[in-house]
Amino acid sequence: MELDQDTRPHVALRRQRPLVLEVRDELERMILHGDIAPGDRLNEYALAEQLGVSRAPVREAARSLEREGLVTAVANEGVYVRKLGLEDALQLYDLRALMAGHLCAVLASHADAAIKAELRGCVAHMDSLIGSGDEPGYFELNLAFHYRIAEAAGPNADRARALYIAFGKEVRLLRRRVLDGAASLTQSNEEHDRIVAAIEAGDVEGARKAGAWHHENGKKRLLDRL
Amino acid sequence: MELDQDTRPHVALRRQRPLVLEVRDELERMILHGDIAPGDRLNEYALAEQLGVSRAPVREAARSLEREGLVTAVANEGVYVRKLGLEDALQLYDLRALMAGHLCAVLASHADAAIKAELRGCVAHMDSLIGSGDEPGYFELNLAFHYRIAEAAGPNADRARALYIAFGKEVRLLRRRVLDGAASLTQSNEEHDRIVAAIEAGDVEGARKAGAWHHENGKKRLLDRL
DNA sequence: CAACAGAATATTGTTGACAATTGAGAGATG
DNA sequence: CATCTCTCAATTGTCAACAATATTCTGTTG
Repeated sequence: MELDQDTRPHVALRRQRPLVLEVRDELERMILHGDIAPGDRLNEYALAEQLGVSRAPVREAARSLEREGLVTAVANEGVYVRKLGLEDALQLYDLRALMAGHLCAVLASHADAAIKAELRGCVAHMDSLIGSGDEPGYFELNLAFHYRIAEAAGPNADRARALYIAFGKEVRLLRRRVLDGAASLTQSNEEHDRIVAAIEAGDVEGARKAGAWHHENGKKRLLDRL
Repeated sequence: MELDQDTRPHVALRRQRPLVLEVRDELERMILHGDIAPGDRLNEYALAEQLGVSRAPVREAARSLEREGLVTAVANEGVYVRKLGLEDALQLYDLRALMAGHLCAVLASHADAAIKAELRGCVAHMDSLIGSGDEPGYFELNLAFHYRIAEAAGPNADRARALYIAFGKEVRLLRRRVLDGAASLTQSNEEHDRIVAAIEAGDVEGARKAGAWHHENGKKRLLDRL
């Protein structure tokens, strides 16, 4: 009946998704990608013009990002990309480890055979990637592995999962790019193995501990480089 | 030079605090106080008129509340006061317990004599309130006790503290008002004692466990009443 | 009478304009 | 020459109007 979806009056209006969400995602991408550096102010007018929208969506998106911890707003002055100090990063590592442990625990409490096998296969696959020296492949699968755990924890942990993901984004605001430096891949995957073993055994507290421990090592590695 | 600060054109403009923060706090109060019931839609126009402001601040405030979990926004439809199901409440209890444990652990790792004495005094005072049968007084001091722990955990836990407080607000959205039903005051204060004892001893993991356990009992009590 | 189509209404999405505040630079003054 | 004040430009805060979408009501049709 209508093929003219692209001929609407306003260029940016052919999406059904609210503009504010588009802007939010784009701003988040810009911040995480480094297009806007930590400490910089977000100029509403400039951003609005750059994105081809009005200032209101930009303001709302900023408000949204504020609650996420990516920016901080100062009255009558503007919103700034959050500058993450070392202390902040350490806090985030702690909380992220806490969430990871919780997700592992929840999953361990109701994991079925399918997810157990999938995770087990993941670990085996990562082992083979280590053997072939494929570091990038390892990191990618490592990410997918943890994301899969978070996902498989199910709807009863979606809040924890959201926080886990948000903390992961936020920690990237740390100025120093010493994050995720290559630890011992072998050791890392041994920790994965311990996580999966606890999940397979239905050992809730063991899974929590293993998951948290694995993530706390990121913090330790960061501290070692100071 | 000017004493006419109160004769400005717009009635609501004589505050230096951004209007959006005022609106945000007022909306939060309304929601938490029950003036707007869970599941209700927030009518931007009506709220704006009621608060004597324009719709823009209301929209921004809603966006802010969304990230806090008090409301959920649906595209082209509006924002609704979040309706908390039992599963959501249980999740919140878990996460809140996790945060409480973390706060206790952090405090235990660097508590000085002053805060130890203060908390110890708190517990003793609550004991005396139990003895005199002053339940309201107990609940009030109980709240202050936990808030004091969160505060004393210091700046290295301010993120965890913020989450702890936010979860506390959010859980109040639960429809059924079975929250904080009177458990055994004696048992509750015994748990307080265990928390303080671990903090006094500098037992980080013990404090975490005691703090988490105490909060998990709220969840258990909720489940018992079904 | 049930069900569907269409107009009327209510509400959200977005915009551009105006008011108020902040910050910077020019000019005066010690 | 340093410093202070005043003015001006840049930016945020707020608003009211318009556009688009969802919802409700009504009349028609089977």
